[in-house]
Amino acid sequence: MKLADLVNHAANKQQFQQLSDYIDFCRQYLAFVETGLQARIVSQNESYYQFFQYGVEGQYNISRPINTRLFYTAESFETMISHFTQTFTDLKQGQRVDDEQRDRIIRIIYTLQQTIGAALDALPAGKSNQARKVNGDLFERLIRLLLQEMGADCTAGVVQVPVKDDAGALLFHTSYQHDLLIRHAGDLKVIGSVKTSSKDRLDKVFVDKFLYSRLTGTALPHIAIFLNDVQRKKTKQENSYGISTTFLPGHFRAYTVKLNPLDGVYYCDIRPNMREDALLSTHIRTIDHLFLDDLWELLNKPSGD
DNA sequence: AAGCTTAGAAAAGCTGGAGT
DNA sequence: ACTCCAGCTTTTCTAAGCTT
Repeated sequence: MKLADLVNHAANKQQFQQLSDYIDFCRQYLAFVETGLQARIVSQNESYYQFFQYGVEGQYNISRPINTRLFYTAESFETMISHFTQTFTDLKQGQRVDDEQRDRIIRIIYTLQQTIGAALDALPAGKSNQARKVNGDLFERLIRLLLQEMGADCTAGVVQVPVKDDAGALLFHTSYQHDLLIRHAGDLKVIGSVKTSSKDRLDKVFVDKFLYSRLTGTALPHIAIFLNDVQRKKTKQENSYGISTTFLPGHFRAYTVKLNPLDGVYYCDIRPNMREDALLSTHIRTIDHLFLDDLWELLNKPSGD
């Protein structure tokens, strides 16, 4: 497929309805990358990140940073994707999975999403915000599809939260739109936020949880799912690029300690400080933990306390 | 102590969708 | 049709840290 076709495909959300749509597109894009790039630019500060540079048909645009430790090549994607679907089947049957399978879950999700993001980076300059919007929406959808694949009842939508006075009388409802609502046996069990990067929007997840419990008098698990936390940054020299992060560790610690800890924060491309820092590492983990360890626990928590 | 580099935080910037 | 909220990357500003 030519670059223009890939870009048009990625920009059209209708094209991504089921998991197989994501897989098909990923396959096409990876095939293109094999031979179709103008250059691969190595990040100056963390060299396992690369930026893809498109040729003239992509206005010589430079993509978002791609973590080469996570991003599959066309060849490895083919073998891994079949293992991946098998892993999901195993999971549903309650079988244990090993570290290799965990690693694969992280890398497949990363590759599926970053092929879309990188393709959208070939859009002409004036449409970069369209790329951001579409990329974010498609990531939300991908995560929901994967959770549904696991058998979870999840949707995006609006939650009506009752606001009561001190005596407990209903004053009014206020509505919140959430990326991810997971139900179990008809009851809402988890509210989730799904974003490609945390930026300053992580604060809102803490506040959402705080307000929810304040308004309803009940605790409902709130989780956050992120693809990565890196962005391109310009360096002093022309045509030289590095990466920088958007995660605010100070805010995270403060909200965790003084407001309320979240019930799960998951990354595909986790940052070193999230593994090393004592406080961060107890709250932030890679995304395989959501599917393999935490999902059923969250769903089976008794609600209302 | 001045000068440079890096990390951290805030602001900018525009699109798309839901609701009224 | 218009407003508001949500989407998210790049740019810009500020603080901290390191070197000579």
